Amino acid sequence: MVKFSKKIEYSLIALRYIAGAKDEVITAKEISNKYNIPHELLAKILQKLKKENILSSNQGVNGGYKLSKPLNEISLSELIDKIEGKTAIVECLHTDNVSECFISDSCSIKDPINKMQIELENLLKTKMVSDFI
Amino acid sequence: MVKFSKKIEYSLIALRYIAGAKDEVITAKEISNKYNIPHELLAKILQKLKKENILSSNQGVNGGYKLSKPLNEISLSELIDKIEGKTAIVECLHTDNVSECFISDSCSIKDPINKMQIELENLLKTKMVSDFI
DNA sequence: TTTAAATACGACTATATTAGTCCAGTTTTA
DNA sequence: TAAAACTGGACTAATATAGTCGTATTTAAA
Repeated sequence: MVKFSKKIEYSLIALRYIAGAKDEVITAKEISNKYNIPHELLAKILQKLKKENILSSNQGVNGGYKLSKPLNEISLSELIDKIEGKTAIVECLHTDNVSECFISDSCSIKDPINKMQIELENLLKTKMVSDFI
Repeated sequence: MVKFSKKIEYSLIALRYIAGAKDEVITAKEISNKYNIPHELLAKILQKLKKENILSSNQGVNGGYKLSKPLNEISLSELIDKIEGKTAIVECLHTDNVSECFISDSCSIKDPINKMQIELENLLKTKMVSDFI
């Protein structure tokens, strides 16, 4: 329920590892070998991190990834949003289309849960990826 | 990823409703009708809440549920643990059996994630079910 | 200029979790 | 004794997560 997905775990492991390599580029294979992470899956994650401008990459032989910004500038909140897409802690908050919620106007808990969500997000915003090292 | 399950949502809705009824007992049916929650599912949840001593019940005609303690004595943390079972935000923290984790000793993020988990839990501990009303 | 090592991308499958259903009890009151 | 409620377990369905496969593209080096 309040749980990190493998994607987030693998992201943290990879980002930490890449950060430790300073300017060297690091391949997906190196990380997946070292930590027993399925290669194809990790590759997808790194590609996503690249698209989201957290990593930059070189293709071809001797290619690989490096950080495009320091880890203390990436919050856990940002990482989660970018890897998994923005999600709400309850579905009815996920969309403006309130009419889709068949509990709708009799729903009594939306506002307080919304506040809860904001507090959770704020906590995740204060945690930088660099804290996980 | 950081998201309440339907069980938690339904629990909050139900607890709120039951609390509003003061000393009257409330049936699962009444709540499921009012909020369009599947009856069998809600019934299960209320039974669980009873087993966990959050609700008490009377069987038979005119039976139903009532609170066995005030909502400001039930934290969100407690509710989640009791409804869903204690969970860890990453799997490797869930068990002492570290050997099952095939990343194991090369795993670099366990400690910091553990701290994160504690902070999340602390936040959930400060939120009482009564705050969701 | 060809080969090998790497990223890039999309479709697919498998597994796990969550949500919901069904059915057969038991208890209690009118 | 019938109806309204809780009790409990097994089952199915739906969704989300995790992981795989195949193919294309880029690039450095032999």
